[in-house]
Amino acid sequence: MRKTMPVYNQKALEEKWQKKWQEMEIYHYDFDSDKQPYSIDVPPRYASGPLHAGHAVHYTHIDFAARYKRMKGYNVFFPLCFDVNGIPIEERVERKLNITRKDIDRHEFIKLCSDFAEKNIETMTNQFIRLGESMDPTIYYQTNAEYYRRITQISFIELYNKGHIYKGEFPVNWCPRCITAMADAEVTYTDRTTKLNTIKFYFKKQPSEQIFKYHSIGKDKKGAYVEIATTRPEMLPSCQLVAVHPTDERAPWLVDKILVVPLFDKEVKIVEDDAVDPGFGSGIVMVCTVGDKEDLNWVFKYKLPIEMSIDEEGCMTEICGEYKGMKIEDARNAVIKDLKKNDILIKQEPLDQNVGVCWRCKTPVEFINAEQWFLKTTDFKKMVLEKSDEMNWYPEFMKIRLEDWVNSLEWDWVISRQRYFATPIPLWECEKCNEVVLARIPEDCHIDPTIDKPPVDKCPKCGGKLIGCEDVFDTWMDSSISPLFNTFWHRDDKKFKNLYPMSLRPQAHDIIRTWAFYTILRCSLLTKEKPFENMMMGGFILSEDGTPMHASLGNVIDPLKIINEHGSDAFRSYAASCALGADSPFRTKDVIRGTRLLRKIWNLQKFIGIAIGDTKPKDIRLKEYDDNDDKRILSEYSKLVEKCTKLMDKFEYSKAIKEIEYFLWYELAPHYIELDKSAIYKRKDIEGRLFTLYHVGLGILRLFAPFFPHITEEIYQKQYKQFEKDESIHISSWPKPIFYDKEAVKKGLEVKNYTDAARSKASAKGIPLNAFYPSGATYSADKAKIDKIKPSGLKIISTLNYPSNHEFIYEPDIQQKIIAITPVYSKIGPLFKKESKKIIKWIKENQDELIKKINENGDVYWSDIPYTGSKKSKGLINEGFINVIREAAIEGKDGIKLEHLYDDVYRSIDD
RNA sequence: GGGCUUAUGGUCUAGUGGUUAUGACGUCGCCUUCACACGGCGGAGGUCGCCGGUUCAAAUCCGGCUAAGCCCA
Repeated sequence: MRKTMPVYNQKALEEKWQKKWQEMEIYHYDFDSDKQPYSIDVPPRYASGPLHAGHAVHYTHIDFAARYKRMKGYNVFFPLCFDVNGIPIEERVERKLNITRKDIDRHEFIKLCSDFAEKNIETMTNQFIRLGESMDPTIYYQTNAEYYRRITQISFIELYNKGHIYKGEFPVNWCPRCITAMADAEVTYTDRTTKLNTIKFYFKKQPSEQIFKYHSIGKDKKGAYVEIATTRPEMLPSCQLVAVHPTDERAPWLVDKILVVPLFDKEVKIVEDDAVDPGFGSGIVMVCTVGDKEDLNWVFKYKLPIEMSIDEEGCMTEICGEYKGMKIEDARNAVIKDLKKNDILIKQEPLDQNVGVCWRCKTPVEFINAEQWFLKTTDFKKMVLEKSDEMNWYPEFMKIRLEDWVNSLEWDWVISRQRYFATPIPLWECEKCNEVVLARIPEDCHIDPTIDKPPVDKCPKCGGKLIGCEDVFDTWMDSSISPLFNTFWHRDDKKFKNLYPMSLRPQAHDIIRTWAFYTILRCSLLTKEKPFENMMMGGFILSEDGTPMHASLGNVIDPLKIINEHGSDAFRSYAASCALGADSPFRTKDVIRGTRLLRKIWNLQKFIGIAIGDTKPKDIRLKEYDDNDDKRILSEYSKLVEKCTKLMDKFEYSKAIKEIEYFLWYELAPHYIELDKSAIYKRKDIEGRLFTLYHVGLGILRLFAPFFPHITEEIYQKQYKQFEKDESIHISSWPKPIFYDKEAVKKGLEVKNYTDAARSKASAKGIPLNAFYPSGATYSADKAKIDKIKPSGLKIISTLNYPSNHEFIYEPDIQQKIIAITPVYSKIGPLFKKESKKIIKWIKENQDELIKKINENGDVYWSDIPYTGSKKSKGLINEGFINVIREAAIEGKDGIKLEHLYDDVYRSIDD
């Protein structure tokens, strides 16, 4: 027998393998291989900060998929990649240095952002390694690199040439802090409490006296007025209209009357509109250009002039008179002060409202009328829905979220941003006639029109001067072509055909409306084909207290801290327990449970290693082999492999690992190994056993490999590799079922039930399990049971520590007393429907009579039971309508000393 | 306000129509067993969120309500 494996040290073996795998280069995508590719469109991790435990779980799930597919024989394309454009990084840099981007030179600022991102990339690359992720650094990309940005630019130019891009003047969502336009998808909503101000709007002409009987209409020494409630009094200068609901009792008196906007002396008309909420405020609203989305709808409906009271930097404009130049908040306070001073403010009440804010800096979003570049989206709703239908969604219900989003779209996508750290928009415009000159494909891309010269000297139309576009792209313009970048679109046709559409898009469900939607839209427009075969939607990882993990909430968990303490494989065990698409709270105790599972794997494999020794067990002919316990465990193992493979194919990792774990901990370890132990130690008749141990041992190690790459590699290398050809377990093949014998499973189950029952009985009596148990024989009146366990007799004797002459005896004379008759609901129910209740009740209440009849005749019939009509039967026991519960009776058998009465040890056999 | 998801012992969780509801963590009791005491055996602990419906039969299907999460308005 050879030496055992060294002392278990998870931390040391993880470090060792993380280093070795990089040297071994086993995770590389092989461009020359004939194997079928499995390409994963990995979410390029955003480089604004290190990974938290939530990200770590997502990437670990993707790694499960990659490792599983690798073992299934695919050429796995699993790039290491980062997303490095956009506002969030700019915002972090601005905050860190306490500057705004306008304070320093444009290109100097870009450099600062780039340096900041590079540091995070370094940190995260190390985090990925420590997590045991098998990403391939040879197909690395980052979205701010020229090689990537040129694909972004090419894709834009192609869409432009197809006529899908236009420049338009349109009120857009605008963040006054970031000083940029943003798409609807970038606006998030937050609850806050603000003040609802009720203000007097005086009538221009004195109205009829009758009007004063209505609420919210009054008069004072300055004249008659209506009360209007608003949260944004600073918007008064852009007030265009006042509206009242058509069914409002005041409407007939108010419509078409003219009001004077307080402080600004502007005249506005009253209209009726059913979008007014009669229950809000006074039921009379002012419409401004543009305070919120509802205002915007009115702008279009009534063709209102777009007079903006707020400028791009969040300051009041010309039309605001003395408030001009003030910040929004300051202007609001000043206006309120002046309203109070003039006795125009009636009251102020607190109001809970839900405001749209910039998703990154949380500044309330304004609407700004500006020239922007748009990509048509509303024209392609149907196409996106069709493409989404062509893909498999896991879980399926996530598709509904995309569909709801697409169906609710009303605006095209604003793709231009007034920022610096992003991909430049590759075009020039004529100063005079606005003619657009695009960069040429491919020779100009990548270009920066703020630095580089246009392909022609002057405007081809009017000869005017060409000005480089200073706007840049929305970050999603970069990330939504990741499938095109990954598959060598516009660079290598052969590779593109081989890799596109990609096999898998894994992502989190919160960015379905952005990343998933934009990617499907753009890739489909450019290639006419869907970008992926499969969508795998991850859920959220919540903090231990159940709140979602967000840097801004300060509840993030550092995965490296967990790994340093418990190990990467243990962390991955937690990740595996998270069901796909479900929001799961992070629990340290689940990680600790993982460490226990790993130790169990280690110890069990150590035992197998000792048993096997230095020679590979010989193959046996299973069909002729007669050891039932070996055949059973091989059958159970084969069943496990089949089940797991199906679950892994559906990305159901939490279910798969549960199955493997159960098999290891509750079938293999306590039962099969315990039965075999003494034979192994005695090295007697062990060929079949070693064969079984070897195949099942290596097999479950492979099943565990995608989940626990480190410990499985260590064990593989230490005790299996000498007999196997594969250099690493991670490039060995996923197990296949090897044997199945239904009879063996049945018999084996009987043995398991017998030993389990005997062991728990001994334990209940306080007898240690290794103590001698002086039982002379096991008796049963059930021949079938004895026949099933007798072949395993020797193993049972040794594992339960019986005397070596313990016998298993069929004893028909043991008196078996029927103690109960139980109805089988699933049989009686469908047959008798409404009568079932009465019949079942009768069976329960007339046990003695039924038992008596069964003792006399061996069975009972429907004719013995009331309410059953004229149903015929061949016996209710015979046909399974009732079950008979028996108990062995000792009384009648004085002559035999019954040390182990089987039917007492284990009673309910479920065949 | 709308869409999607979820609600199961103290905590987390399995369970797509069949009556004794799964497992883990915790807790209590027993057992040092030659791979593993970071192990094993056992106990206690649940009106399966609430109300109604369908059905012979509902944790499970349907409707309503409540609460939470995500996304949107």
